[in-house]
Amino acid sequence: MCGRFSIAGFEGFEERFQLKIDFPDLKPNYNVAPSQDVPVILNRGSNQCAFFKWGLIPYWAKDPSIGHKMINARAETVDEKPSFKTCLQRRRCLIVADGFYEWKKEGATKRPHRITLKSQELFGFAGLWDTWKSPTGELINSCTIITTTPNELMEPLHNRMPVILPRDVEPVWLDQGVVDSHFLKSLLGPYPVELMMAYEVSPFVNSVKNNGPECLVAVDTTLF
DNA sequence: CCAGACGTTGTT
DNA sequence: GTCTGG
DNA sequence: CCAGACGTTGTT
DNA sequence: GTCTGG
Repeated sequence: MCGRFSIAGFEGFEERFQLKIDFPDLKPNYNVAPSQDVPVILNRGSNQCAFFKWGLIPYWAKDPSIGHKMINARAETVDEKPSFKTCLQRRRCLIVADGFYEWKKEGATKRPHRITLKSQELFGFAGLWDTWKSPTGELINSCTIITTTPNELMEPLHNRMPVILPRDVEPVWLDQGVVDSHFLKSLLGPYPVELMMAYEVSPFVNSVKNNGPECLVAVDTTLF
């Protein structure tokens, strides 16, 4: 699963994703939680980055609160579920991050860990998006992160992991001409373990009220 | 046909 | 909107 | 994901 | 326990 992530810096963002950011005051977010606006790159060739609410609200929803339950979509069934099926066909996106958090359960306790690329580069989660129209006519854009089975790095931490797309797959995922759901699903595997790293962090990150560089700091487990 | 759901993870 | 369950 | 609330009527 | 909010 993926219920919290980070985008601690936007340095190199435009070069990395070959687009312009029109937001002048981009602040680092060390503790990105569901319901917040997250940076997305859509399959609409807009050459722009947008910010969509994390927690997908299907366009047919009567109540936007459904989005609270839609923060992840299982890769295995994303082509079958009513909430995601048409999104897979037509509304795919990248959700940009530089790390994500998982809580490792040990009996009654949960210890947060941060997972990044070894290169510490920005990356894109495989995502889906939708636009919901409220009764008053207000449009709300939202998105969800696709999950898959864990690789060997993630296995000790959790039984699911978010799909990170290899860089060369990003243009394929964002190609509107691709509609073969079987092919699209084949892109949604675990990221190569040798390119990832993980470390334990402080429970500081547990509360969404805490949003600072402390979220990224490794806990020295040798003290225990 | 209509009504009602539409989700994931993890725990018991 | 679309699928499942009754 | 975790933290925190979980209620109503009526008054300021 | 379960839902909402962030």
